[in-house]
Parts: sequence; structure tokens; C-alpha cells
Amino acid sequence: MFMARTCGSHSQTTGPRLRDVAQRLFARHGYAAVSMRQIAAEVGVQAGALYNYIPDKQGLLFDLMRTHLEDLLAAWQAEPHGAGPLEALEAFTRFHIRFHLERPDAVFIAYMELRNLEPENFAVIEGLRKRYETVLEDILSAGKQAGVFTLPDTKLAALAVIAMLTGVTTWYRDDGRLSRDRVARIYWNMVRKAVGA
Amino acid sequence: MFMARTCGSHSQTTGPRLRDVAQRLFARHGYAAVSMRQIAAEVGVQAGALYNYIPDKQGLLFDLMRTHLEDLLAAWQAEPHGAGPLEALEAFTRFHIRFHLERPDAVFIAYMELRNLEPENFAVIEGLRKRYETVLEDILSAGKQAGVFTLPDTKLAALAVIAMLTGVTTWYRDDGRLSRDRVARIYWNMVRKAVGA
DNA sequence: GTCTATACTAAGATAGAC
DNA sequence: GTCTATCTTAGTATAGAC
Repeated sequence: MFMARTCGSHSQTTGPRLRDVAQRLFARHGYAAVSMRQIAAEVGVQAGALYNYIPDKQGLLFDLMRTHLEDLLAAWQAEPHGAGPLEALEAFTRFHIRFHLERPDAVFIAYMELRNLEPENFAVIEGLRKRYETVLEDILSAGKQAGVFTLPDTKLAALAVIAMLTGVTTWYRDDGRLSRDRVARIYWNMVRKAVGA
Repeated sequence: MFMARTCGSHSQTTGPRLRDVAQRLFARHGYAAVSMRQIAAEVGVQAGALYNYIPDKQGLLFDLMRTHLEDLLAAWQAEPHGAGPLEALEAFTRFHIRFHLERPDAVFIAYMELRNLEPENFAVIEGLRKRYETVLEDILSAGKQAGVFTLPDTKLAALAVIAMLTGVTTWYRDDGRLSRDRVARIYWNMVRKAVGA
């Protein structure tokens, strides 16, 4: 019977660990401020070994952002929406807060590192972001037509609501005075009133 | 009569230009991604010459952020507030949008580069940010006590409103379909309803 | 798949001439 | 006050041994 070498294969763990570590470091210090050597050190390998899993540093960033946004869109598709626009808006509000509070690092990167994407990669990420904005815009638009929302401008309302909800990630702490559910309830109260429902 | 040398003194222009250039480059590419040589090239001097005006790169970033936030607080002090809480909230909403749209680069840096501040500098900047949040919180608090606002949570409402208003800077374009005034009016409509006024 | 070693480039900051 | 030149450190990425 053999014992595995100390320096043997770790292909089943190094790949995921690399992404986990990079996500945390990019969120904390910024993409440009984090070196491949730092990432490698936290993963527990030498810098050269990382290139068995990624094409380059830019590819790593792009992969993290694309995965996050695709997860976001897929999760909303899987979320039970209510019947009418008011129920759908409440579902969206609670979903957005919950989803974003569960992945603060991925959210941070998706909003802060757009500048560091090369043009082709930027176009892909922007497309995914637009698709998510459209989800909310469609809800608001349907509600306005049905006469349950009063909105001066549907497009701006969508942007305003998303900005307001995403802002939660900048201050929320798990050991703070409010639970996630309580925060979601308070924000839903403000969103509902803002759209005139 | 003398003609100034081509390589003569520019002390009255290089200092301000350095800050202008750095602000634009930091906003566009991020603090960590911009080199002193890039900045120097755009200013039109060699890298070494920059150190006649700044202690180091970190000091430059800190100076830009502190100046921006001090300008913000001073500008609000100079702004005519209305009599009651409702008028004050409208004044704050319009002021915040106007002030932020006038300085997109400074705003971007103040929100995105907090991670790149050294601890002592970070503490100063956070203090200034808190002071500005408190401005809005006090308005909301006064309005709630006077019975003109209906708010589930004053603190969260302040954070929500600021996030919503600041979000304008991420999508507004001068050649877009809406003027700044029109945007401010639409946002004031939503803010007013959100606080139950 | 990971290591060691390294090629190559560029960074922040300083010294001394003019 | 700016330039040229340079010190020192560190970055991304690759080559070849194991």
C-alpha cells in the first residue's frame, strides 16, 4: 500500500480553492492590488502552479464575475415569483437582499472591478448586468400598466431600487442590530412606498 | 525682456494639474492600476518631479479623498435649507444629486478606493463620510418626530436614500435622455414617497 | 500537478546635476 | 523645479525537473 506523496496531486481541491482565495483577496484589496504570489501563498502552492487552472489573471477575474452574474440570474429564475406585480416586486426585493448578503465578496467584485476588465470581457459582463436590471424593469412596467404602481419613470425607478437594495451590502454586518429578515422587511416597506403601491 | 525657459518653473500649474490628472486616472483605472509614471506623463513632467508636490502615492490618494469630502460638507453648509423637514429633505436630495453629478471622478474615488487607504487615513475618511450620513439622518429624524415622515427605521432610511441618490452617478450621461434637473425631480418624487411624506 | 528557477517588465521612490 | 539615472522591490508568466 502506497502513501501519497506530500507534493502529490490536488487537482480536486486546488482549482476551487484558487477561486475562493482570489475572490476573497480581490474583494478585500482590489484586483490590481493583489498579486498572483499572494493568491498562491494562501492556496498553499507556488505561483507557477496556478497557471494549471487559469489562463491568466484577467481570465480569473472574468471567470469570477461571469459565474456570479450567471448564478444570480439562474437563482432568480428558480425563485417563486408571486402572481401579480406587487407580489413579484416583494419577491424581487427579498431575493435581491438575501442573495447579495450571502455573497458579499462576489458582489463587491462585480461592482468594483468592472474597470479592470478588458473590453471583450466587459461587454459580456455588462450584458449580464443589463439582463438583471431588465428583470426589475419588467416587473415595474407591468405594475404600472396594471395601475398598481405610480412611477414617474420606470427605467429610473429600476435603477434607483437596485442601487438602494445593493447598498445594503456596504453596511450590513451579521452581528449588527438587525437580522437579514428584519432588514429585508424594512427595505420592502420603503420600496413599496417609493413605487406608489 | 526674458523668455521663460522651456524647462523652467511651473510650480503654479504642476501642483493642481497633478491632482487633476491623478483624479481622472484613479477614477478611470483604479488607484492600484495607475503608476506614478503614467500620471507624470499626462502632467508633462518626469516621475521624480511629482515628489516635489506629494509625499508619496498614498498621500496623493488621501488628499484627493479628504478634499472631496470636506468640499461636500462645506457645500451643504452653504446650501439654503428649507424651513421644515420636508423642505430640508428636498434640498438635500437635489443638492446631493447636483453635487455628485458635477464631480463624477471624485465621487468614484471616494467610494471605490476606501480599500486602498492605510488604516489612519481610512479612519479620517470614514469619519467625514459618517458626518455626511448624519446630516441626512438628522433631517429624517426631525421629520419623523414632527410626524411628517413615516419611517420604519431612520438609520436604514438614511443609508437607503444616500445609496439610491449616489447610484445616479453610475448611469447618468450628459447626452442622455434626461436633464439633471429632470433626474433630480424624478428622484425627489421617489424619495418623498419612500419616507411616507 | 507542483516545484524551483528565472526571464522580463515595471513599479515606487531617491540622488545629484542643471 | 525638473531632469536623468538609478536603486530596490515586486509584478506576470513561463521552462524544465520531478
